Amino acid sequence: MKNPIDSYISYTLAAAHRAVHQSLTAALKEHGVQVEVWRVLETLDAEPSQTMGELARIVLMNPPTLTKMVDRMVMEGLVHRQAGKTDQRQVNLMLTDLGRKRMAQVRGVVQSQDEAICSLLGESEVAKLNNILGRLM
Amino acid sequence: MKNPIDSYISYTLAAAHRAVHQSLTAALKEHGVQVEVWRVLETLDAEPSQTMGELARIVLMNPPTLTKMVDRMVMEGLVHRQAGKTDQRQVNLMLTDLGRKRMAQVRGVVQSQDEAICSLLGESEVAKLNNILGRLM
DNA sequence: AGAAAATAGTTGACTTGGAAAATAATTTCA
DNA sequence: TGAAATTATTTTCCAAGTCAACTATTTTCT
Repeated sequence: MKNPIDSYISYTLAAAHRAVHQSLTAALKEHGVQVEVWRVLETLDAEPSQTMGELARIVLMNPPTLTKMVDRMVMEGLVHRQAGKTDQRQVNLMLTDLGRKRMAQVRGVVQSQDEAICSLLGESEVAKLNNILGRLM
Repeated sequence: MKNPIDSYISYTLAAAHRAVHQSLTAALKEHGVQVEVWRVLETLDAEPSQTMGELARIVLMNPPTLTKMVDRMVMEGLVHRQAGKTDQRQVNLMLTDLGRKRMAQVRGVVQSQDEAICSLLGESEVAKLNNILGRLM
């Protein structure tokens, strides 16, 4: 810490994000799952039949990128598409049994990284961090 | 805020990072400069003759990605490479006059986004945020 | 010394990401 | 109603990223 750029919040944020993202990526790689894939699995498990647009917003991806990732997930048999019931333009995604199974296998990995961070920072710092980050959006 | 995944720190961090990164990208786009390009310019201005490896670490990029971005920057006339003096394997990067000029043009853009964030959060929150983020690496 | 290992950076083959255009369905409103 | 505007998603085409292999140079070690 002594370059000019690390006094900028955007940089500190990018650096912390990179560190956390890389460590999560590495942990999930052993199970052959990408971080964003996990987000989709987890989101769909909690609320099935999410549309592509809403999902893209939640999992922090641009729509075209999500479309392509979902193509891959369909090929792997993790999810399947279904035309929207009331609005035919929409596409609803649902987990397959394999998708649910994969999610269950991998959830623990994400949780333990999260717990590691929590115990590193401490309960109150985590709350503070969440509060501050929330205000940046 | 009510999906299962936004209780994870990795997710909140990614979301905040995305928001800040996108807004900075948009602001810099008007000047035809990528966020990472700006980081290189700023870093080299403060300490010239940085090596590729060290620069990659600082600007948060993988070495092959940096090599290609620097190729582009050389084509645009922003920087030039020079073989390392003591260690011939190393490559030292230096700003050209145009590179310095370009940096001066865009620095204000980055600073004003940073100031906007600072005034949004307040002095003490910014300090707290930097402190917490620093502990994640 | 000099062969083997390590290090810095780049290259190449391949995959992924992004902006803008295209497609298809739904709304709006004259 | 039905033409024009809007919305949801995908496609296309090109730019950028990644992993692994490669080159060149320097270190290590016996």
